This record gives sequence, C-alpha cells and structure tokens, in this order.
Amino acid sequence: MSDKAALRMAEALTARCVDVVTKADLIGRLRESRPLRVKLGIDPTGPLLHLGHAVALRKLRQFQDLGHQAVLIVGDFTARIGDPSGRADARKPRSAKDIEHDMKTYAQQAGLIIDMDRTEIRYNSEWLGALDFGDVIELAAKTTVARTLERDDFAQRYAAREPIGLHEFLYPIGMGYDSVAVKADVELGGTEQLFNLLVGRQLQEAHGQPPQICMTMPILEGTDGVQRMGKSLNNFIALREAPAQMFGKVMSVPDTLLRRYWELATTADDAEIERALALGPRDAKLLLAEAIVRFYHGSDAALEAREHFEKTVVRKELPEDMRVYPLTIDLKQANILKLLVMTGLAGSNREGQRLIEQGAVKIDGKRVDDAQHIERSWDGKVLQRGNHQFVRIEARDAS
RNA sequence: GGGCAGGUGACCGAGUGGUUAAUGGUAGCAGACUGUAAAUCUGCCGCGCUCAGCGCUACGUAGGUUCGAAUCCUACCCUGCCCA
Repeated sequence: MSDKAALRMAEALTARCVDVVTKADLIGRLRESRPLRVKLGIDPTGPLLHLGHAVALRKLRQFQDLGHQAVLIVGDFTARIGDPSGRADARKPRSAKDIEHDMKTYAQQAGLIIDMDRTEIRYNSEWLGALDFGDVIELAAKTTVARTLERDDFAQRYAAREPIGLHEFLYPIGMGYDSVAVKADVELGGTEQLFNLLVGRQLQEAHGQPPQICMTMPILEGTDGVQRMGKSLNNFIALREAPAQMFGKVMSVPDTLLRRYWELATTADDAEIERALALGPRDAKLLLAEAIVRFYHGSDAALEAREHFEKTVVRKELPEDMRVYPLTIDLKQANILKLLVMTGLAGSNREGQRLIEQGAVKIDGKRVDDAQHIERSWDGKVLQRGNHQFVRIEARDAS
C-alpha cells in the first residue's frame, strides 16, 4: 500500500479515538498491505452488551470493513479468578458452563455490529491456563509496581486507601499476554484500558513481537448523563433492549449528551450529525432515538417505537401492547395492592401502599386512592404505575 | 508478627447508653411543571399485618453487661496506615 493510501486509512481508522499509540506505527503497519489482527477483549461477567460496548465494537467493524481480521478475546480465565473492580459481590467465580452460555448470547449481540463470520473468537484460558507459576513470575518481572500503580484506577484507590488485591496487579499482565498469544497488531479498548493495552505492547516486545498499536475509544456516559454506562449503575441501554424501551431510554438522556450520543452511538457522519443538531434538542433527540432503534431493530421497529412514544408519552394514552399478567381465578378477589405486588409493579406491599397514596396508581387510566380497592372483574384491566409502567390483567383458570 | 485507626441502611457520612427505623447528602421512586431533557418545588425512600395503629428485622460476626446498646465489655472476622 502506498504511503498516501496508508495515511488516509489511518486517518479514517483513528477518527473518534482518544489515544493512538502510535499513529506512526499504525501507518507503518498498514503499509504492509496485509490484514491486521485487531484485538478486542470482552469480559464475560454477564450476558448483556450495551451502547457503551458498542463504541469499540463499531470501531472493530470499521477495521473489518477495510479487510482486517477481528479477534475477539473472551476473558474467561480472568473472569474465573474474579473481577478486579473491587466489588466483593463480583468475585463469585463463574463456572465454565455459565461462561459458555453467556458467550453464546454475547456473540449474538456483538453480531449486531460486527461480522461474526469473519471474527476469530478466542478464550484466554487457552493460553493463560497453560502458564505455570514460573511463567507468571517471568511475565510479572516485565513490569514494575510503580508503573502499575500509575494506572489511574489503582492510583485513585491507593490514594483513597481502598484495598487493592495483589491479584489485581496480574490482570494487566494476563491481558497483555493475550496480545502476545494472538499476535495482535492492534488492540482496541475504552480509555480506561489504556494502561492494560500498553502492557500488551511491552510484553509483545519482550517476546520478540512488534508491539501492537493501542487505540482507545471514548467512554459513553449512561442515561444519567454523568457516570459511564454500566450495568451496575443501571444507566445503560442494552443492545437487546426492546424497541419501545430503547427509544424511551434514549429520550431520557440529558440534552447535554446529544452530540456525544450521536457521535458514539450511531453510524452517522459529521454532516448528518450537524444537520440533526440544528433541529434543536427535542427533535434531534427524537431522530437520535429513531436512528439507534433503527440500527438494532430495523426501520419498521424504529417507526413503531416512535409512534409508541408519541402515543404513550406525549399524548399519555395507553399503549396497545404491554406486559400481560395472567390472573388465576382463585385470586380474583385480590385487591389492587396485592396485584401491584404480584405483577411486579411494586416491589413490596409498603412500596405499593406509598405509590397509591401518592396517586401514582391507575386502573384503566383512572386514579386509585384505596389500597383495598377491588374490581368486579380484573379481566382486561390495565394497571399503571407512574407514567410509563403498564400491565394488563388477564383472567386464567386456576388449574 | 507489633502498633494505630476504622467497619452504620443502594452509596457517602452523622450519631458514642434511652422521643433511634437511626441527622444530613447523593442516587432512586412518585406528584406538579415539561420535550420521559435540564432547572425548580413537594412527598416518599427496611419488611409484614386485620394499616391514622401494631409487629418484626437492621448499625462487621458471636457472645456479655444493662430495665434499656449502633453506642459499654470480650472474642473473632474484615479494611487502611505505620513499624518489622
């Protein structure tokens, strides 16, 4: 490939990246005119990908489209040891079977963005599990405590006098060794991964390989608009989110993040983004929600989601399709409070009580003030909690 | 191994024998407003019940002192810092 072509490709590939270490390396590697091996690690801690994950996946797709080889690393070995994020409850070791199952759904979800047929999937237990203690020591000797402590999250936790497990120091090493094992040319990750990616570079050099190019992507904020999108913060929009849900969640994102969502969560180019933003926040967001739903569910679903939104939210009408709760005959005499709990609209009796007191509960759109309220027949009644949670009751035979 | 400090509800963080289901903040939920945005105001925010009341569970764990403990004592577990 000519210098000019390589330069142009490098420009395209590094668009919207935060760090690129180094661009010169990338250009050089592209000039070799061979498919580069582009690594992306995923942590199999739960089978749910969200728009935050999609940022790096989309970059990976871009590489694929230019003829490069995607290598998805499943961190099953590291996941089995425990999560380095310091949460006690995340330390539960996961069985190989759980991970296997999670990965199937992962692949499905990732397939919404990248071409799984042209993706190499590797489990890092393949090589990490084969290392003995001596090997680990040797690898560990390649980096230093000072360097590791510089890593942002470690530095912060250290300064805050929070515990850092020794095994957590081994994570970057394990990840870095992944790069050696798969002979990665490029590794992608969120900006918080920069340190880990750089360790990969170092270990590759130590193993006589040309060091990988590290590229980091911005971290997408969650629907709260402040913290990074993550499952534990419950501010995420899953890729598998039902269209209407997805649409609604996008609409709830603060205006300040509009541009960012356009840039990181859609495939729109700059011109398109400017055009959308010029419409003003409300309309730009409606278009954004539509664009995102369209990408994951198709045009028809996007239109439907938008209609659903306008109907239930803007005009506050009851949606056509909603969750159905089958009520058995012997429970027909149940009062509204019981039903709220049974249908999951309220987490406990007390919560249900409060909701009723605050006027948040409606039956067929009519406010209910009495927790003991009983309908002559619950069949077909629509229970509503707040503005956007609905359940339709359907009577069923007890047997 | 030794010394010191500390472990409170989703999180942060008050509380050092008695109006304590536990001040305050954040997050969350609901109501008003609205564009399911932001800002603002209001209410709620452990669980159960025959629900203006009653009961149960809760301040690392297990015991103990006391009419009464998150608060005092003992042991243990966990975390951080310093020393070795």
